[in-house]
Amino acid sequence: MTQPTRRRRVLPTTEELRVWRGFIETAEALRAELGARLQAESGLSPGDYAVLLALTEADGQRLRSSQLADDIGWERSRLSHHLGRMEKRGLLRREECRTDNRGAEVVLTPEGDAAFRAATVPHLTAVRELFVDALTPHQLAAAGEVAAALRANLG
Amino acid sequence: MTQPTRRRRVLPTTEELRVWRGFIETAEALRAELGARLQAESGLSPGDYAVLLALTEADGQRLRSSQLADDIGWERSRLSHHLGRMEKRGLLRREECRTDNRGAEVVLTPEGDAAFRAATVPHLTAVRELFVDALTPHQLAAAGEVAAALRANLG
DNA sequence: CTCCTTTGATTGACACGTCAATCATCCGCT
DNA sequence: AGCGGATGATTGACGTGTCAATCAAAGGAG
Repeated sequence: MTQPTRRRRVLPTTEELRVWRGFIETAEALRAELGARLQAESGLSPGDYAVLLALTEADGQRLRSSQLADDIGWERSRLSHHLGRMEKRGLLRREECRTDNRGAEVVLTPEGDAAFRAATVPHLTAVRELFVDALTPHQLAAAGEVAAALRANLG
Repeated sequence: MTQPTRRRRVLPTTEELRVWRGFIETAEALRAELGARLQAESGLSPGDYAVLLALTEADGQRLRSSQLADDIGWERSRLSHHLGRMEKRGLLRREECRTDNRGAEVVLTPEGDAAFRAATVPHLTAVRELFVDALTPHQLAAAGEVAAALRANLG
């Protein structure tokens, strides 16, 4: 006869859904709060920060556009749009590449360098306050494990 | 004398930053994958889904605009823009409110109802596959705890 | 009843993201 | 040399999100 549990594991239980929603909404709230603080403290968006970080660490503070995209895991189109906005604000410059006429090199300007320097410490402090300090060492380890398991499952 | 540990707890350690990045990037990847599957399977964005869910559960499948915004935790401006796009696609209709001439009522159309019905099971199945099934029961509980701790800390 | 503030909702401007199309250059192959 | 596909990068269209401005209707104080 048909068991009342025949659909077991097909759909999440109410409790599983509750955890799911809590997890994803919390992560989103965290991202938003970090972004808002970064913006307020330094005038940089999270995207700006990622770009400036990669450029700061690069040799000569310059990178080929596609290398930069790889470094921060963005699609080239997204990067191109973002670089346009950042260039307009004077945070970086785009130069033609001597070794490949198709290529573009992205160069950090002094303004971009200064903005990133000013942003770093407050940003890392916010990460500590909003994430690290909120968790016990045990919870922090668990968070790492959970993230690893989810990533492995994503393939 | 100045201790080498005088800055202890001011900035996160490398390991703490690694966990932080893993956590936030995994959550983002999860959100993106869920959204992509929802879009592919039903033609609905996560935003569409949230709006349709609230309307489906509402009395008479209709809600005041601001009540809808509260239900799903959106700013009214965001909702207004989104409703405009959904209305253009025939998923819902906006009517004037009889009891308050400023107000607007949002009404689910048959098309919107059908789209939501078609989306529900595949979406919940994806949540199970990408989140619930990726974690052991112990990890699932830990994820809930971690999210609760972070939320409490956000205030 | 007449102000005046509050409330419900929309709008416009702009930042951000994705997708598909475009375009020039590079490079391997004949 | 020259053809043709791969590569580097940009662009345009559009969905999405935030912020500030707008605007009409509602509602309380005098």
